[in-house]
Amino acid sequence: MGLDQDASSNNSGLPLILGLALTLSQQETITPPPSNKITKPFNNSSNFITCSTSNNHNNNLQAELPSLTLGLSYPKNVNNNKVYYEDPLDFSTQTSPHHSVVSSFSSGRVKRERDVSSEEVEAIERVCSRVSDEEEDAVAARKKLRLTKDQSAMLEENFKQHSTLNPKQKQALARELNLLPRQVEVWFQNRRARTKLKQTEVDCEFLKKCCETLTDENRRLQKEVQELKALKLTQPLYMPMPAATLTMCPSCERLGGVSGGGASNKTTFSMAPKPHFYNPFTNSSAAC
DNA sequence: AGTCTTCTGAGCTTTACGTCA
DNA sequence: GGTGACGTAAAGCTCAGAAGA
Repeated sequence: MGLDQDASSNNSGLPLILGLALTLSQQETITPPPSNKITKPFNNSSNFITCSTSNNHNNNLQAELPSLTLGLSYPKNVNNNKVYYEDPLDFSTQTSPHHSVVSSFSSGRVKRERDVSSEEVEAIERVCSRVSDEEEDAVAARKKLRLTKDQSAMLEENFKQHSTLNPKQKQALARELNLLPRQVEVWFQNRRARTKLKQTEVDCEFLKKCCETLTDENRRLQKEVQELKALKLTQPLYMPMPAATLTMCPSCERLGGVSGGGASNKTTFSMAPKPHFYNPFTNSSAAC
């Protein structure tokens, strides 16, 4: 079996021209994808996140504290017992100044929030601690969207056909799934990213195996070289041999055929007619 | 019931590319 | 034709809620 065939038969679909001859160690060559580390924001108080600045949609808490207000979110789209909002990035659609509350729940704001000094945080918490029961309704409406099985299946089906969507397809799919185009878009973005991540992990495992196999093979070949050297010392290399000497692979010690009677009587030891490239996935000898 | 891990929806930033003045 | 500004899409990174172990 050829090298390329082996490569194409692996799950990663990578050709075997993967630089397998590199001598770097696994630790050096293969770095696993970054772990999905979870770092909690400095303040995960639900009261805190119900706060919003009155005039800053980015929830930039560097805004003057006195301008802080409490706000309710205004769901604009409800289906499947879940509450959706208009594209939070599209502030032109927001008629209520309090609508920014929705996006203030998002993690993306945390990065900026972390920059806020501790004094500001305390001040914010003091304000937010006065959140009334009304806000609890808003909190309840903050449930994370979970796509239904049907929606997921449909998205998967579409993703199989094409991993990217043009605006028309996005609109159509969103309409069909009763989702926002933005949600469809995000799903595809995440799907692409995670597919790639998974593929990277598969490739990583594949390369690890290659490395192990090559290390073993290298060890074996070096041993073979030692044996051949020892053989050379005990037997002169060009010693005349009988014409009917059997050819034997020094590695696997299999008989390669009878010379003399056939076509190959030029040498006493037959070698592979073509240059040999080692394939770590065929367990054959380097000389076979 | 509390903890940990995994999955996943979503936001933000960066990068690449096309268009236009 | 070269160039800078601008818009857009995708990739990449990250966070955090939900669910299951």
